[in-house]
Amino acid sequence: MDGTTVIARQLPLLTQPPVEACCAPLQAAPLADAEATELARRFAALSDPVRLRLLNLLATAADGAMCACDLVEPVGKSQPTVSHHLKILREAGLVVSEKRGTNVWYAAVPAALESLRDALAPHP
Amino acid sequence: MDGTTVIARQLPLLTQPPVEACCAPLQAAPLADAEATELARRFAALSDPVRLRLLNLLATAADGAMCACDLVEPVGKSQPTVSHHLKILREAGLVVSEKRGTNVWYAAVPAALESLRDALAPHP
DNA sequence: CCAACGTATTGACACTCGTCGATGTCTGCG
DNA sequence: CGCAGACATCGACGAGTGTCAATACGTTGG
Repeated sequence: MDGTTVIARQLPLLTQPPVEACCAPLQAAPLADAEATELARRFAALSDPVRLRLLNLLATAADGAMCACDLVEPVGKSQPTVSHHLKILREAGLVVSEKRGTNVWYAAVPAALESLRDALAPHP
Repeated sequence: MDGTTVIARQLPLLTQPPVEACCAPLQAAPLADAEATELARRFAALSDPVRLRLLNLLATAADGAMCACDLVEPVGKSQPTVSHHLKILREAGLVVSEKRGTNVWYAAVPAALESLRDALAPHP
């Protein structure tokens, strides 16, 4: 937990995956049931304070990524709980992960946040 | 349920309340615990498909507002369930309501959506 | 004043979710 | 090989949530 940040600068950043928008802006066009369900699922990933803090830590990380071991202490939850929340963020496409030796590195996916931002965009 | 829309055009739109942002953008500055909890509470209001459809109906309403009686059938849930979701949206500041006779009119609050949008804004 | 209507509230139920301790899995090291 | 460390998964528990039928409340119209 001490030498991790040193290694980080020597490794490439995690590759960002493609992000597909699910719906038109809420204030623009009618929302179908399936679209509403999918959009609700994505917003649900943001509806927990621990997940927001994790996402915030990753999004503001100096190296663009952080070791899972360095995420446990800042949020003040147990290691299984943090692992659980990281899994939910990953399944929602909000973060990506990559195994490096015994550690796992996580990075935020800004395009995924931008996609949700678009859903809240005002009417043109 | 038939003459309601006719009356709507003859009445003023619901007044929009002031909206206060709770946090800096997720990707910009560190997020304190209290801020994370408040932001999570607001996103939780968007984490249900029925509420997203209600918000979508209100935000795209031709008159900028709709009678509660006209919101039940489109979402396909019981009247108490719709009333429950409208209450959650109202407590989250995403909609406002106003009683007109026996009916209650609801309108979306675009500024509240914009506030959440700001929280997802990219790093400058 | 009473009946009918629109909306909110209550109570109950099944289900999901956040949390943690215990355990499993995999990697690197001596 | 065997041990130690990092992370994920499992099992269990309490709290919260979405849903509806039944009911209460408030307003309008006859």
